[in-house]
Amino acid sequence: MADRTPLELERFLPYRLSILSNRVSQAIAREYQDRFDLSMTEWRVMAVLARFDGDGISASEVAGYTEMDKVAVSRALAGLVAAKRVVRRAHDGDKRRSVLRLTAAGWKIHDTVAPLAREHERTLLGQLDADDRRALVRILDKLAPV
Amino acid sequence: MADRTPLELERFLPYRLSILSNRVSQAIAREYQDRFDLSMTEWRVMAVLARFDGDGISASEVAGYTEMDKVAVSRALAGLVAAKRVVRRAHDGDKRRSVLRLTAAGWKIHDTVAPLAREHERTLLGQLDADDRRALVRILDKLAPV
DNA sequence: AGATTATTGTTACAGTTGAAACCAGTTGCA
DNA sequence: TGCAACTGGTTTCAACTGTAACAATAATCT
Repeated sequence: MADRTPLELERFLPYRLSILSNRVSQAIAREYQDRFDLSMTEWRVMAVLARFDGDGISASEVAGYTEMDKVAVSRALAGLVAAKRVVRRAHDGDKRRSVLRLTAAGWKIHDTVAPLAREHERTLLGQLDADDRRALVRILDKLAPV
Repeated sequence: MADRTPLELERFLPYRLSILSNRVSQAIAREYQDRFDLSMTEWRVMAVLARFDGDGISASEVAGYTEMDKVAVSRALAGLVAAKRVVRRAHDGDKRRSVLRLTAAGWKIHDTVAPLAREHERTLLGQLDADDRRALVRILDKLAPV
């Protein structure tokens, strides 16, 4: 006999994960969009540029750090450069590469958005007790190791 | 002084959640696509139709159960009806409503895909020990209650 | 050196998505 | 009854996304 045990979507883990992730991302993305005219991908690029600011990094390094593909990175960078939040210099020694850095305006956005991002995370974690917070990190480490 | 504590994307929870959810969904979606020419949204609609098969349900009820918006449901249904996996009857008494049911072909797909979905879930949970499995469900209940 | 292969980044195209406008039908209520 | 507000569902438009093709440069190999 055929298996017609109904699949209860609302208890199905991959489904619940995607609902949760979408809700969280949507909420954050909308805020960044409205307040800073900044897409999620642009923000991720900025966060990486801020973090690896040293000598400036290339687009493909950004792609590596963000798990975004190079097309997405290229487009996000085009937007950020147009908005003068990022400058693109040529790499001396390798003319294919660009060397990317936040501008002062870029840093200003970053310094506003980064605490906001942390605040979002705190709000999320605030709904869990200490045990579950630790468990969540452990679970993510196992299911999606970095 | 400005807050330039770098945001470590790979430890940032909303980011990690979206990475995990995307990986899981992508893997499943690709399989459904390749083997059954079925999109994720179409599958979700089918799962709901299977579960609430009684007298047939309407598109907006499907939207309610799946947390998808009505446009997405409308499009998924158009595909499913075109593929003869779902039939659309008129509701007697309310001409706006449609009454949706899986066809025999629809049920056949369902009966193949449902166990596959469960298998995906088992694989995911198989990476966790019993404690973490329970914790994950608890966490989802708190962060994204149904 | 010269030919082949790999890498960086952009562009083009097609498919997907979400928001808003829209149409048809129904409900509420003066 | 008649009109306004609402609901179910589709269409439209613009933005976004992924894949593949591409140009330019660099590295490899003989």
